[in-house]
Amino acid sequence: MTIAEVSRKYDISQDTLRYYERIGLIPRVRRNKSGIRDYSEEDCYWVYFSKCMRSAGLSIEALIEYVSLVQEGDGTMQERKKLLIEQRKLLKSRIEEMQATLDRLDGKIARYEERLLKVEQQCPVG
Amino acid sequence: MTIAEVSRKYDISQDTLRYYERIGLIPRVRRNKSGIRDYSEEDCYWVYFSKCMRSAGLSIEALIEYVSLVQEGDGTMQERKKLLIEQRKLLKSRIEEMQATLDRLDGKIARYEERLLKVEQQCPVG
DNA sequence: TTACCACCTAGAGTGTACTCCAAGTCAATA
DNA sequence: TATTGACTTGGAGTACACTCTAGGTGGTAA
Repeated sequence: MTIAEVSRKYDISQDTLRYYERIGLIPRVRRNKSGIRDYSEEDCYWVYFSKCMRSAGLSIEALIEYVSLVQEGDGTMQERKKLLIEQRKLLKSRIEEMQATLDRLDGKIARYEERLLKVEQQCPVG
Repeated sequence: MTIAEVSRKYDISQDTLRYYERIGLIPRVRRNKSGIRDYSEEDCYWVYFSKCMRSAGLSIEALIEYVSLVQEGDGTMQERKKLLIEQRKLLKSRIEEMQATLDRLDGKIARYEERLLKVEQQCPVG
């Protein structure tokens, strides 16, 4: 797969794909004889994984660390698992915090509903 | 309340508090005779509200808009409610997306658990 | 009355995460 | 064989959200 195809498929700009590879957020992609990136299925998986994790708010730093552990081989499995558990914990607490904010927002909206209803009752024609 | 107290109370730097006021993310705070900010209870509420909403990922742009509608008075209630509902929707879908990523992460962690268990069984001493 | 400290403002600087650019390569087409 | 277009690289530029700085004011304590 070319970079153009991957870019379209995952809606990530070519520049960002190259940038992610440059900083190690995804492993280095194989080039063909003329130096052009040829994304394998696994490369695509990495692109997708990084996209998900990044948009969920995982730090670039942690993801780079994870990629490099994977590349070091099976000896790092324990460490990788630990890293993922740590990130999972962070993500979970972010979600909980956001859920609490959502609830506040719901409360606020409900209060607007009430107040607007009152205004309506006072001026039934307006 | 002085800016130092508010800064401590909500764990937001004084610079950021001044910045938020400057860009209209919170309404202008009253100054005393010598020009020093004196945060009222309501100001503190705004600081807290902005902090919550910002850390949940609401855009600065939307929050500035909300603040300015509140300052325009009761005539904007309908519009404010609409804005909050819109932001609520965005927040909800972000939470759902993050929840999906959390689930993926759980699956990944579970697979590491399995693989590590297998390795252990193969080398029960190691 | 001078030293100090917390505060003020406007504007410049910074870090992160991209995003763009210049100069060049390669394969395919006119 | 000349042009086109998608790609390459390294490095420069940008946007956002702060964060810091310089120069100044006002109130308090030695």
